Amino acid sequence: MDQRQALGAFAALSQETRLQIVRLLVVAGPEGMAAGALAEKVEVSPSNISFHLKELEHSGLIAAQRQSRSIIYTAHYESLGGLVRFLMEDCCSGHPEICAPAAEVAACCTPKMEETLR
Amino acid sequence: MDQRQALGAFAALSQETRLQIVRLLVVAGPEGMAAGALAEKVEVSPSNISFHLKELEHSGLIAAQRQSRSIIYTAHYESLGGLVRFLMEDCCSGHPEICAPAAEVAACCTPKMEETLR
DNA sequence: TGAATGATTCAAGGATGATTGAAATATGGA
DNA sequence: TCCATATTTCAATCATCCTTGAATCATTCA
Repeated sequence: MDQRQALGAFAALSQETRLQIVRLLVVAGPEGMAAGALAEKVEVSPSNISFHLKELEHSGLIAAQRQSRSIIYTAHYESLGGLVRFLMEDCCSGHPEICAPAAEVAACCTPKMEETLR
Repeated sequence: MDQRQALGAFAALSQETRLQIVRLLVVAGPEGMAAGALAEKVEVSPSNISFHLKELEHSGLIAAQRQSRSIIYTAHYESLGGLVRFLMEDCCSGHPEICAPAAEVAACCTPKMEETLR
């Protein structure tokens, strides 16, 4: 993830509806969610969710694939991980004060680290 | 860092000039940089840098303090760390696929983790 | 006080982003 | 083929953000 992509990702996540969409898709996992289901959850019009989904897709944070009549959207884990990495490494130069809290979170969710730290 | 603050932080970082400012201030450390020095580095007008600095200050990512004639800006490490944490924990629900790359970065910059992982 | 320096504020503009509803596209089933 | 479903596209409007230059404020020093 380079600076250009990071700028686009930050812009994409700076809008409430879009942030909600990403959170829902991360929780939904690899199966993803259909545009209509997202629209219902987020409580916006089909037209509106389509606009924001296209915006997110263009930023690379989510991906789309047609499945019968529905279009299924999934979170693009690599990009999200890349954004976290960019923020810690490229933007913040790996400053311990900034990355320390991230290490705590990482320790709680990555199995390998649980072993070494607990 | 709650969602409202995160949205503001993402918006603040989605602009090239502002992202550059944050990067410069993180590298500058606790001593920070004066508005004029930042304007020179980033190559924008005093008026323009002032606009973006105010935007960043309002988002909580940087702080300002007058020192004689200059106004010194510093990166607010807590907020930046909070943003990384929000992205990993609140937004991405601690998904290993997303947090794993962050763990690598964290391992490289936090002294305690270097011992346990190398 | 008066001049110089460093920075902010203000107003005007142009550009970009968000929302809305109507129309269009694509798929699946009767 | 015809209809219903799922979603996107389009055009118009409104709001927000970015940029620019001139004017203003705060500080230091002669």
